[in-house]
Amino acid sequence: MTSSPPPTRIRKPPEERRAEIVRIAARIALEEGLERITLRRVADELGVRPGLIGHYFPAADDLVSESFTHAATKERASLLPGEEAGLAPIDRLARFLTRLTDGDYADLSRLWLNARHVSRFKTGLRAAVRAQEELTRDALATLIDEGVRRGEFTTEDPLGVALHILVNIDGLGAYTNDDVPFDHPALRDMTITTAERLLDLPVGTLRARG
Amino acid sequence: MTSSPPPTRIRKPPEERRAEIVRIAARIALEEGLERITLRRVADELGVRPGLIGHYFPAADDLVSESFTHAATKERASLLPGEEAGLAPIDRLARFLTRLTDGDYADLSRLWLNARHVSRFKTGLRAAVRAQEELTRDALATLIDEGVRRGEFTTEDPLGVALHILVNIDGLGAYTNDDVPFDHPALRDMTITTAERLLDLPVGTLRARG
DNA sequence: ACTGCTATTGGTCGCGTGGCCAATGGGGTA
DNA sequence: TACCCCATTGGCCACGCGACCAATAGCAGT
Repeated sequence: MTSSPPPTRIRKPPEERRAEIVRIAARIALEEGLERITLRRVADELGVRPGLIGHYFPAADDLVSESFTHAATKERASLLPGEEAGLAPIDRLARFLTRLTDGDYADLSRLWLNARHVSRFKTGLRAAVRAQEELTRDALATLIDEGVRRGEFTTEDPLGVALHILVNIDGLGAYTNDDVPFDHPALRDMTITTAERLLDLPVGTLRARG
Repeated sequence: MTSSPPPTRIRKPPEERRAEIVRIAARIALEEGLERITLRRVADELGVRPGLIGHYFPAADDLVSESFTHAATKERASLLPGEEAGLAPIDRLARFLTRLTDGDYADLSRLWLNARHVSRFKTGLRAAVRAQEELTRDALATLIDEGVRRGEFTTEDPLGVALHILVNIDGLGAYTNDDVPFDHPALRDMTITTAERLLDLPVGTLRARG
């Protein structure tokens, strides 16, 4: 029998508390799914009472949307950094694709699958997904366009290539919940080889630079 | 005020009733999503009491899995018929891809997206999804292999081509819940042009035969 | 016509959810 | 030091869910 902790009441500035809530909720979304974001659950993890979460998010769905946006934004910044990284487009693309292929981004794929399905029922989340798709699409298209201007890539339709790559990524991501993933060489490097073909790069270039 | 209908109790042979339940549940899954399959909901549509559904499906999750299997099987039979259709492999492939691209198969894409996400939480559904994936994969690979043997297609890796096509289909399917679908020529015919390229078919062949 | 099996009913239970609201008290401000 | 705003609490409500069970009645076989 543990003694109940003293009901210390900690009062925080609203923006700080709000950010804290979103951060926790985003973690839950990534690890366990958007449907696990619950007033009570978030409150428990934060050591506050459920009512407080409701105070900051009178509509629980808004917390879900915002959490998704938060998680997706953070992960995108990590996977697909802008020019500030000081890397050439071809290297940024290589990093992006190899990390996505090899690295442990199963949680991220799961989150996108999750959000894309749940957005069927929640209009707010639907808008958030749409916004994140747009940002990712634009970032990738811009990266490719930049590479073309530098002479690293060759294509007449940077946006088309970006879309093609993203379809491959999302298609492979659809299988992340399989307990025994189907293995085949064609699947393993699909996004990388697709990118190399569409950008007129010698086979192996991207993996070598990743 | 409508008078309550006479409580006529209709007793049906178990297999018939069971089939009826699965059929209704599959329709709900296709139209509104797997999470809308509820003992009460199915009972309402069938004009029976919720307890009866529980009688046939002591674990509600089993009804969900079975409904998915039912819906997926039916749709596959329609989209990807076997040799009994009397069509050449190239024509069967053309029909499959054009129908999937143009036709109204949004419900089916949504169902797969739905099932792939929900299978994260339900082991029974996960197994069902896996089984259906395997059936579809094998059907498509067999179709391609047959086409290769007849000289209609050219590839050294029929299964790899099937996987590639399926990744494209599933990737595009991930966007079915977007309210304003992003439009771009690269997306429009992606599966068809991919198939033509991988099978060494002249551009336009498949669409012409669809 | 009777009987037995079981499909079907009707009701109850506990759980987790989001939403709502009056009371409380922390902490910056006058 | 006293005050007051509002972040925070505690408690409640209605809802929809799956599970469970004893009672009822359709219908096939005798």
